[in-house]
This record gives sequence, structure tokens and C-alpha cells, in this order.
Amino acid sequence: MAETTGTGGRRTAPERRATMRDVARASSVSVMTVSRVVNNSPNVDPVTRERVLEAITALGFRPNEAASSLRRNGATTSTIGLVVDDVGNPFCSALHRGVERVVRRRGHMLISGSSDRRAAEERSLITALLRRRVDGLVVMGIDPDEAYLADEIRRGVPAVFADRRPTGVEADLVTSDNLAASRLATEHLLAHGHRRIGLLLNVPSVSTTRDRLEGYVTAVTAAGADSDGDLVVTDLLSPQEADAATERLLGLERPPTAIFAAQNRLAVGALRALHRRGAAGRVALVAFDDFELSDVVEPAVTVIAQDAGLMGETAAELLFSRREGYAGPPRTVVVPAELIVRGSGELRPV
Amino acid sequence: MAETTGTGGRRTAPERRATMRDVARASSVSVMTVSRVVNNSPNVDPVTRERVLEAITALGFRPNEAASSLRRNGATTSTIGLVVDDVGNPFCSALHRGVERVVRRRGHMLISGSSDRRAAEERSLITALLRRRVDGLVVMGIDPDEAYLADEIRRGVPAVFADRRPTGVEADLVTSDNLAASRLATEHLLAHGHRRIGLLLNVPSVSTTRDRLEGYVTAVTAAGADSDGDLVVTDLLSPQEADAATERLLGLERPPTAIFAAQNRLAVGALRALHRRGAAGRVALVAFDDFELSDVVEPAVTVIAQDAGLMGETAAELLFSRREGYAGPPRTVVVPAELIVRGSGELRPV
DNA sequence: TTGAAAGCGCTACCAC
DNA sequence: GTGGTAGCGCTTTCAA
Repeated sequence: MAETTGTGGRRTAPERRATMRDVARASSVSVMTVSRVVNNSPNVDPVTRERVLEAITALGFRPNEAASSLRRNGATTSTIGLVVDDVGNPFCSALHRGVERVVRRRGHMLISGSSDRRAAEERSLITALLRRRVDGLVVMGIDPDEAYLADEIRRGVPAVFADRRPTGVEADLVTSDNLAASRLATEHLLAHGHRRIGLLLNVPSVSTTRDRLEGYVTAVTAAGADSDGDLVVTDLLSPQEADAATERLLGLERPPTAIFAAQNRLAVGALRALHRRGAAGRVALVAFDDFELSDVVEPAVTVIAQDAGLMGETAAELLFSRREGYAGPPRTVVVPAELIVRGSGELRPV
Repeated sequence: MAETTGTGGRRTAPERRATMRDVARASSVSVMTVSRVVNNSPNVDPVTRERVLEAITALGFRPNEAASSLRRNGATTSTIGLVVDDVGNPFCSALHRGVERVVRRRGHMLISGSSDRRAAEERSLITALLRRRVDGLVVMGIDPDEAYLADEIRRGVPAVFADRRPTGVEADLVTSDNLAASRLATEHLLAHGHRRIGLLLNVPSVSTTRDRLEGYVTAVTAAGADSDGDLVVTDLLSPQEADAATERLLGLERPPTAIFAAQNRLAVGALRALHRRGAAGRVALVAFDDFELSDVVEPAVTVIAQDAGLMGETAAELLFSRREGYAGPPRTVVVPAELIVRGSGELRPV
């Protein structure tokens, strides 16, 4: 009564996974022959091959990649590791997709993790990836000391940094010219008559933040525009914090007439604050990173557009070039960042 | 002249990675003792332990996870596999992040891949994951025949489906009540006086599309509203296609007065078309899935909000519950989907 | 064309 | 508290 269908006795105990030995036994050949069939070696009798393939199907055999790569002696695992701030962030997920595209094209898989902007978590993720013997690392880093990666690179695990410059180690890098792009954005606002430009920034521990600050300062200084400390807000971590910071800026005795939101998440907060206050048509805005509805909101948002997908693809290409023998000095590839004029950045001060 | 610094001779040849044997030799103990230190076994003399740890640091030893889990005989790899449509899609990346959160909390890593809505790619990804002996799978599936996964589940690799029902196999599932949510959205539009409601849908091969269609049809039929075939557009794959479909709908002789964009990417296209035509304040819109700037666009967009992050977390929890011994029948967890009223869905027909 | 033996890096098991 | 031996699943090497 309790046992309904089922031929054997065991029900709950998961069946043991078939190994090459099982396949060999079932098809009356040696494991070597099975191995040859699995790896498409040409020197196998077609009849034998067929018999082995049938056994493989019947037993549901799946080659154990770990065992294979272990024996292949330090061979590749066909797996790449990726560390970003947060796979849920649009910039990161676009980067992720770009890396994945190239990785998959080469028949590899991608293990990824979000550091949540915590150095300890970045390290923990990279350690886990190295234990799994990934063939290489793509890192959007946050750790103030990534020097330990030099050892890994020397031992044959290439690391490519994406978006941000690494700290304490020389390695391949794909990034935008954040300094130039930020200066361009600031000059754009200055050219439209703004003398007081609020700047919203992420944490200065990442190179992009510092570069964007420098670009802003350079442009503001060169134009002789206002450079109050009040106008620059750093260490903003979320849209909510950027929203609040925008409120504060607009509440200043002499509020800015324009805002440069120098990171994608911060742009969301600034935009929300401006719209809630009904100030979107009056206070100019330029955002770093394009976003999906930048052309639908009113006014449409002028942005510095980076191609995060291309960044990811390029990072992966650099990685594979190392694996394919390139052993030269670290390279830096600069992906273009473009100013896209849509309206919000061309508002003139009232 | 050519060789600058550097103590030894070799430069390019990557150093061989240290193994436990190397550590054992360097600290004059057996590999077993090294293994004990690495695994924090209590039965090691503190002095010995210290000596081994020093050698580990000096040699840059990193335990080989694959070798370890191989020997632990079918033991876990502490790695979970995830397949989604596209990690760059906001819904997928939020789901991804949710899965990752739970997976990391348990000290596991996540290998993920994008199927790009192609069944062959889904299979290819899952095959690659199974060869890597992931401890479990979370699948946002597209393959019309996922029956082969039953074997894997039986062999101890639990699979949990997310968002969409699996095809050809009974397994754990986390989803929204798409039918009820879609009916609710449609009824909401009907309650505001609409009799002709355009519906934008993804491919009917996924259960969510079918459910959302059914919810719409049920509501429209019950209300005796218009149910022309013209009003329903399926097989829309991108914002661009949804944009064009919206244009076509609005160009009909008797155009709809409201649009229900029943998938996140399609909502973007509909929104863009409405705004470009200046119809956003006139044609009502309800979108499936909330999006970041839904409250900033004018009018703000009424949506059915799903919690993709929670979906991912729940899927991962179901997975781990299986690994922790739950062996009962497949469970379906329904994550709430909520109608959020913001304005676009309350416009009345003109 | 096929197979036997050895061993990849690690741990379970048993001895001391 | 420590070490030897065997073997996880697979491939390399060499022999038949």
C-alpha cells in the first residue's frame, strides 16, 4: 500500500551518479575507451563508440569536470570569476552580461559575486574563486589593497580590472576616461551659464570617484565658477542618500542652479528629488551613465553614457589574451564615454 | 640589460601552484597534518599548526576545492547553478541578486548563465553546470521539454524553477499569481471606463505569458468589453518590438484607450511610444513589473509589482531545504504581486 | 583500436 | 598528536 509504483525498493535515497567505470562495465569496454568516446577521440571503432554512447544515455552519465581538470594537471577549469559591487545594479549587470558573452563564446562558465562594496567580501569572494581554480578574474574592485593578487597573476591566474583602477597591483584594466568625461559634463553646464554646480559623488576610495571629482574641479576652477565645499557631496551610497543630498543642496542659501550626479545610482536619487520638488524643469541635471528611461522623463536627461557591456567584453578579451600567451606589461583600455544631449543639461539658470 | 630586477632567472613561466605536499615538505610534517590545519581540525599541536600556517602563507598555498570535493566522494561543491533569460534584464538581475544573497549566506558560490530565451542554450548551460557538479539548480526556464531534469533531481541535484512553471517535470517552483495579477490589472482599467484594452505579451511558450493572457481574457469577457484579436499582440521580444506594436495599436481604426504591457521589457517600449506620440496623458497604461523611475515619468506609471529579489531568495531557500533533507513532493510558493496605483492606470478614456 | 597502470590534489580510515 | 595508505573520477603514458 505504501509503496505504489517503482520497480526496486529504495525510494528516497538518491541514486549514485554513474561514473566512467559504470559506463565501461555496462558497455564491456575499459574506462579508457569510455574516456576516448567522451572526449571525441578519433581512434575508436564506430561500433564500440555507439555501444558506449548508448550506455552513457542509459545511465545518465555526466563527465565530472572536476576530476577531469584535476588529472589534466592544473589544466583549465573553463571557468572565469567575476566580482562586482552588486549584480543587481544596472551598470554591474550590463558589465556582467558583457563578460558572460565573451566567456560563453569560448565555452567557459562564469562564477560571479557581489562585494556589496565591502573589501572583506571582495576578498572572501576572490578566495572562493581561487580555491575553485578559475582560469582568470575580472574584478570591479573596492579593496584598498589588492596587492595579494600579484602572486596569483604570477602563478597563472590573470586578473583584469574593470571600471576602477586596481590598488597596490599592476594589472590589465578596462575603464572610461572618467576625468575627461567629468570635465566635459561640467564644462557643458558651465557653457550653459551655470556658476554654481552641485556635485553628487560615490565614495572616494574608488578611482572613478576621485577622477570625476578632479574633472569637475578642473572645469570649475578654469571657468572661475563657484567652488564652495558646500556644492560637493561625497560618500553617497544609494539613490535615497542622493535624494536627500539633492534636497539639502537645493535648500542652501545660495542653491546650485545645476546638478551633476556623477554615478548611476545617484542620478536616480537626484532625479527623484528634482521631480518631487517640481524643480526638474528649472534646475539643470547631467547624469553619469545612461539609463533606460532617460529619454522618457521630462525633461529628457543629458548624460555621460558609458558602454558597460563593451567594458565587460573587453575585460574578458584581455583575460583570454593572457591565457593565450600574451605576457607583456599590463594594458589599459579606455572605452569611450560620450555626452548625450537631451534637454536637462541645457536648462539655463533662472 | 634585458633582465632588470628579479632574483631568479625565469620570468614568464608561471610558477607552479603549491600543493599540500609542498606545504608539508616546507613545514616538515605530513600532508595529513597540513590537511588538518587547513580544515581546522582540533587535533593539531598549536606549535605545529603555526609552523604549517607560516608555510602556507610563504608558499601562497590555496586548497584545491575540486580535489577536496572529489575525495569527499560525491560531496558538495558548495556551488549553485542559475539560469535566467538575461542577467542584464532588471527582473533577472534582481532575481539573481536574491539567489546570491541566500547562497552566499550559506557559504556557497553561484555560477550563472543567460539562456537568451533559447532552449538549446538553456540545455547547454545546464549541462555545463551539471558537469561541474553544482549542488542544485535555479532555473528560469524556456525549454519546452525540461523532463530530463527529473533524472538529475532523482540523482540528488535539486532543481527549483523561478517565475515560470517547468515543462515536463514536477519540481519546486516560486512564482507570482500571474493569472490573478493580470486579471486585477485588467479589471482596474475596466473599472476606469475602458472597453478597448490593448495587451502586449511575450512569447506564449512561457507559462507567465499564458497566465497573463488568461487573466486579461477572463476580465475582459466578464465585463463584456471588446475582445478583438487586434487588441492582443504576442511574441514581443524587446522594447523595440513593443514600441512598434504600441504604434500599431494606436493606429488602429478603433484604437484602444488603454494598454496593458504585460512584461517588464515591453512596458519600456510601450512607455516610449506613448511619450513620443504625446499620448502618455491620454492613453492609460498599466505595466507588469515595477521599474525604477515609474514614479518619475509623467504621468507616474501604475504597475503590478513583483518582488524578484524575494523570488530569488525563496527559490534558493527551497533548494537548500532539499539539500537539508526535505524529500517531500514538489512545492509551489506564490510570491505576492501587488497593484501600485500611480496615475497612468487611472486615466479615463477620452 | 584497446587496455593496464599510475597519479592529479586531496581526505577517510586506520595505525602508531 | 601524527603519518601511511588507499582511492575519489578522470586522463596520461605506455604497452599490446
